[in-house]
Amino acid sequence: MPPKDFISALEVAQRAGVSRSAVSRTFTPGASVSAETRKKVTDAAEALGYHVNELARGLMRNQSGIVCLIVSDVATPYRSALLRELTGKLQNAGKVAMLINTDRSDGSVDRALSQAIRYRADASIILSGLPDASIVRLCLKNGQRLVLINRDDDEPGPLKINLDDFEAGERIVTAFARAGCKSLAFANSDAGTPSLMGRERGFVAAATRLGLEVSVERYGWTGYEAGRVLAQRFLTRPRRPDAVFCATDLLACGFMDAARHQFGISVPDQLCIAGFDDIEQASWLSYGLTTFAQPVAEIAAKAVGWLSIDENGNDIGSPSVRLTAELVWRTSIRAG
Amino acid sequence: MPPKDFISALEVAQRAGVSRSAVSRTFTPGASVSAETRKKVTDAAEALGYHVNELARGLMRNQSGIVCLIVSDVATPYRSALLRELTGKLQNAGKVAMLINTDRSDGSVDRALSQAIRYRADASIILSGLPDASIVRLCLKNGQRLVLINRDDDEPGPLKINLDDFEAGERIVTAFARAGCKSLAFANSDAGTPSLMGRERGFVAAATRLGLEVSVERYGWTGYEAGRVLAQRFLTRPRRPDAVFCATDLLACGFMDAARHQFGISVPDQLCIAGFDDIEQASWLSYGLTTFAQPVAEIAAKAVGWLSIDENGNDIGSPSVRLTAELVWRTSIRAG
DNA sequence: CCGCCTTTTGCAAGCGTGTGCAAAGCTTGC
DNA sequence: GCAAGCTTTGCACACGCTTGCAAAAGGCGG
Repeated sequence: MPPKDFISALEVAQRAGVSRSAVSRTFTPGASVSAETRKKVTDAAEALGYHVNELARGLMRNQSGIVCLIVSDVATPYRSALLRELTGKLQNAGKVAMLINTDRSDGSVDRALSQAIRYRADASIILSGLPDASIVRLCLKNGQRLVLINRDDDEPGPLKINLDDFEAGERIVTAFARAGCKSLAFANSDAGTPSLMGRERGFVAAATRLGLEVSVERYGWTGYEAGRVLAQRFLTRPRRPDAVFCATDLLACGFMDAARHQFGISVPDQLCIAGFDDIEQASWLSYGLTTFAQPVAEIAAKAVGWLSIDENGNDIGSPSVRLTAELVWRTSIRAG
Repeated sequence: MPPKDFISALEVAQRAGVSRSAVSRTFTPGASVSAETRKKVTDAAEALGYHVNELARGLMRNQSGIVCLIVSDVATPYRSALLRELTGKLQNAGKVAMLINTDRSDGSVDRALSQAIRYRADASIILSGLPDASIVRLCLKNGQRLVLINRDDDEPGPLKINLDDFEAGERIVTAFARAGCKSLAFANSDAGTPSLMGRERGFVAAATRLGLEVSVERYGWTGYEAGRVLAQRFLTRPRRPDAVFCATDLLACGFMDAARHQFGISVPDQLCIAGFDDIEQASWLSYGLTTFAQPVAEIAAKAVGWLSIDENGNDIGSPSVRLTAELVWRTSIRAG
């Protein structure tokens, strides 16, 4: 198969009987073409099956319309939901999403960003991990926008989108207290990301402020299996907690399943559980998990919106957006 | 922010004191450069923060290293798992994934493919929907590889990866029969894709062959909510089925939850349930769903492998791969 | 009909890279 | 020491597109 068969603007121009620039202008929004030539061109293009070569266009303009999404654990419910929102909104904004998977190894994010540079991406949106400061500066120097979602970093330049994790941790304590819970637990992963730690700190702070017993366990990554292990740890203690806040819905599902099916504990009668993320499974009948909803649509809107503003503009500073996670009440916490 | 700051090969060449071609060759695998010049070049590149412009490279070679993944409902467990495998394997193969979201509207896939052409993608992998024959031909004519996963199409050219859906439908009938079930049900969505219909046909065929009562319902898309609705339909009948095969794990989860929590039916004692996909939730304690596993890793391997073979080769025909979905036994079907 | 202004058109110069070709440098065998 | 062979290097062109610039065309009032 000879990859020479692509139709170029020149061929369209010849068939349409116009100059090559006319073809170019026809496909460039805002360029000056008469209705008549435009029609001739589009007809010829249609007939020949012409498609603008974005590579060449990007080469000229020095930006490609590509936005890189840098993410690990794509198959996770929360991540994939965010991905859905981001890709959708990017498409609406006329951008195209390049998906780069990272693992937890060092330099993984840096390699992803370097790929973003090679493809002259307009922007990169980082959902997991944290890049090295030097490559961040390189991106910014080349006019590449950067968005960090749920990861804190002091490096100025990127847009930082975060939630009120600390306050959420505080709020769920009052919910537990109102349900009459006395012995609180926080089930965390030991990933140690700022958002997870923020929830933990807020939770512990509010609990001690109210004089409630509180203890913390951290284990593994934020998945279902880790939730089961954490349940094992908490529920085999001599004195069991009667309320547990899981840093993540996946942890909460694992925790709840272990509590019910391995320990025969009834939720919420003997144990109240709350999670964070509001993944789809949280609303399934088997769980009915009371949880904080990640405002994924809003996050995506902020991220994509920020890519469009001030397109040819000056330094716009280092903005930072803070969204609030609303508590969604279901049935895993007793009524007050 | 002036987007003019990108370092070009020329600048690297000047700093390294070599010709620009030397720089080019240094970053082109298999080109002839002495170790000495290579070192000079890489040092200079490192110091300057040079990154090859893949746009320009793609323009020359007329292929970009980009592979488009065309998919709807990314946030669905099975889809996102497949996506994880595909992106991972693509990266290992030195390709880069471009994610294009489609909706169910007409022409959505065609628009995606046209974008693939504009970016001179090496290949497109289609996970949902079916493209128009004319644009398929256009892709193929331009040397763009095409992979169709779980969608049947007679158009020659693309690689088609399918499962033994029909046989799976048959096999689960024998499992139900061995469990002593007499009245069989198939819960399908009315999406009507070939894979879903294949499972249905196999199921019905085997059931009637064994002289077992069998009935089919179709509703909505293949999601959790549809499963609940289908349960409603089947379980309010005067004569309830004692075994149901759901076309999808999500349907099965919804079905099982409704059966247990709304109808107080015990699974598997009063009702055996099986699903298809083996999403992560199928293994969760609350479900323990017996189901057919989509061989996602194998699917991705076949798809990506096919992109690499015969890179500069001739017409390779219209190959087709058929994989088998293994039945994963859990606890939603009674022991034989 | 002419001068003036606005819109449209064509020309040509790039954008950053890969690569064929020929010259130059180096190695090897006799 | 020299011819023959191989490796390395530089030159220059091509890839398909955008866009500034100037020429051409069209509109309009006097």
